[in-house]
Amino acid sequence: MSINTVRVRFAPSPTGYLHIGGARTALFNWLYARGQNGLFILRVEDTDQSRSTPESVETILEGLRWLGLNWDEGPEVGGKHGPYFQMRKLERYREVAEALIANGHAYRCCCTKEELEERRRLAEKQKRPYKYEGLCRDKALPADMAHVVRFKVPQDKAGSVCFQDQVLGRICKQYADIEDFILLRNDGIPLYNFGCVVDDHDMDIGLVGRGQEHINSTFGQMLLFEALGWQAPQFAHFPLILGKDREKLSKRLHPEADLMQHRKNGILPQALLNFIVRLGWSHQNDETFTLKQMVEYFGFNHVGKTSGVWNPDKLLWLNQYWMKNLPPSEVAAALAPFLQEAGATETLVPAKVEKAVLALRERSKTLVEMARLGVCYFQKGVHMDAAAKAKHLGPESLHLLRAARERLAASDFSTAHIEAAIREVAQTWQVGLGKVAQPIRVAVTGQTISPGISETLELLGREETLARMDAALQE
RNA sequence: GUCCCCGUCGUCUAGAGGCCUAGGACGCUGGCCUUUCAAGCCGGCAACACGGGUUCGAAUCCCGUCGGGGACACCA
Repeated sequence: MSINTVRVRFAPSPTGYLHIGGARTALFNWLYARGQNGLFILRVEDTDQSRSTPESVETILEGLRWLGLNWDEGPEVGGKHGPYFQMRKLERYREVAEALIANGHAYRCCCTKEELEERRRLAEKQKRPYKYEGLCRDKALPADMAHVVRFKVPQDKAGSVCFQDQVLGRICKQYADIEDFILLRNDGIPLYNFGCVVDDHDMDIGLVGRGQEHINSTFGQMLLFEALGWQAPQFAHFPLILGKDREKLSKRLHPEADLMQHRKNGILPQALLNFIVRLGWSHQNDETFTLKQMVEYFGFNHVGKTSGVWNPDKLLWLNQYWMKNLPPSEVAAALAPFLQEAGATETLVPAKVEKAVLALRERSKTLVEMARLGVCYFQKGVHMDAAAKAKHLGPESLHLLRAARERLAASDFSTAHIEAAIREVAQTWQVGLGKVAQPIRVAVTGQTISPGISETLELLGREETLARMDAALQE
């Protein structure tokens, strides 16, 4: 591996499903890595013992796989910079913390959690900003007392830390506005701010791309890099994704925050990818991108600075766009499980499912809709909609249906011949095409809505079509 | 409240001082096409938050105001 290969990472914490914002962070990082011929590393930040679960890890990996975002190092694939689970390298964090204490950049803090909570409560009550103020900085600690390790922020009143953000530009914060933050909890487990810095260094990460909610913790991390004499990576902070209520998309308030919910809703991964890449990034006036194009065009210079609102209509539009533009075989493969769920009883022959996709993709926005519309082609018999029957299968149209049945029975059931047969019937009886087509449509699909009539009948096949028409004629 | 970031159509955005009487997309809407429903095609509505500068010239640069969001845990 060359020394200047860019290494970027996605570092989710496994405390639930993969959040849509996390998915976009992963995507941006992945695009950057692939575009630079770099490496994409997956790291699991599982130090929150009370909320992390193995199931969450699995869900997150599954989400990334669904999106097609493969990782070069991390869980399942390993790598030279592991372990890739933070809980598996606690000793390393302790060692770094001790080094910081030894060189005077950190200290063992004597304050108890209760004490601090009380101070916070009091400050709130008196309506003044709460500040930790380095309470225990220079106090000696009883040897057996449980303690946390805190970082010692430089005292220089006028001093400040800055970093050059790849999307936001130069950002600074005064030392006075940063508190002595905690590195290690009293059980020795590192906190995010610390584990993150140690790992980004250990894993030789060159660029950290994450959401803007992390801007403020970046200052503390910069301080840590300095104190440790390590070179800090570059940073890129991405705009947030907001819900319709303009608040940060949260798991609690916004169901659309769950990546896999979209899969259940019948959204194609390609559509989701396309949608989230355009939330905060643009390439001229382009709207649709294949993954390959995203890799080719992506860059932080065109990542926006302003938060974006989730727009379900556009997602649906993109989903239909990709249902129409991806290879039908690919869409068919994605559709099959939805047909199954919708109640298909026939064996799902790929070639036929593909035909169904071709026929239905112009009238459905999701795979769920497509399955609902298409399931009738994969069952025996028909679920007749009462209103449709009343409207189109009355006595005044039965003779047309009968005539069509006769004529169709003599057809070879190619699209062109079906079409010709129906036109012929309409002409013979001197009626509009609709008068003939609509009763047939209802007879064979049970609904007033379907693809073009010849396409529909061809999909259904001669045997099933005639059987359904006969059934309608019998009543 | 303190600190940080941001502010172009309802939404996502193009826009790097003159190419902007501000462009595209979704949505909404009028029409065409049409055997249903769609899809497609053509058209329409709709925005530079406000106030000061700088400049021959500002959506673009500076300052202020207002507005929005984020962070302020022994969560990440």
